[in-house]
Amino acid sequence: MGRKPCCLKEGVNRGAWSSKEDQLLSNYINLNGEGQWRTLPQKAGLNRCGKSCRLRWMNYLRPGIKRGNISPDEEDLIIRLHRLLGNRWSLIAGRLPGRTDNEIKNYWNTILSKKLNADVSKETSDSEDRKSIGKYLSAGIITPVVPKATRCTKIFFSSDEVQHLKNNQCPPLSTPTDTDDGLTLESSKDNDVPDMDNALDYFGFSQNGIADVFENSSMLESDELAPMFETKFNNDLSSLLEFEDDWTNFL
DNA sequence: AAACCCAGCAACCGCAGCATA
DNA sequence: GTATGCTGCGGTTGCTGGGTT
Repeated sequence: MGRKPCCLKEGVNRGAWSSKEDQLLSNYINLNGEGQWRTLPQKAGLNRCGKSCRLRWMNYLRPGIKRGNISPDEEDLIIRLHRLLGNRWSLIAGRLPGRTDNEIKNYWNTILSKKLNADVSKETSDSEDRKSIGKYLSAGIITPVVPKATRCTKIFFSSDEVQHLKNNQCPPLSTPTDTDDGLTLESSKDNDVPDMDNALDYFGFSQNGIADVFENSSMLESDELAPMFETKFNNDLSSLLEFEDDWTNFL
């Protein structure tokens, strides 16, 4: 028996949302809160698929959504985070208050990828400077093997990598073996493992996004992080993101 | 003025992770 | 341990409006 489709496709409104539909959705969520997307359309009196309602709310109707006018600071952060995280749009969006993953994805695909491609073609005429590998990566000139994006809940450092990190050195490329008893860090509510929602948080990023990062660099300090990465990561966002070049140069 | 092109963006689709029975 | 349902994510599609021919 196959999985039930999220909605019957026949007779369900598709395409652009009308202002009346927006109003119905907003009113319902303001009264009853988010969630229960599958049953929400019926309860709200909408002839829409639940997924469509969720998308409309998340990307358009939700309070605090910023639309358009991406600032140079935001653009710079998007580029840097993309270099670190790849196409993890929701993670990137999580660092940009008011921005949605869909908007950032669209902005990247339509604006930034072209801009970066233009930069790279200028640079490639000069030299094959190894330091600009990050830009080549960002522009897609070099394509690393990136698995389909999934939620990052666990990081494994091989014992060799841990040793390098303790010495404030970038770890070498290595493939951990099954028997390697290195260090596994995973997302958990328990106290016996680092409390982080994803890998990026482990590196001390603020959940509150770009504004706090720029205005309060001290929040980049991390109790769990300090013993291992103290000199490299205890400064501020810019130094952390500068350091990312060292990592990409190992690719 | 009409036809065409294209960039930007909203929305859709399929898949994977997680929770729960 | 397995099946099922819900939710969230990223890739992709297709509509729309502005610019060009």
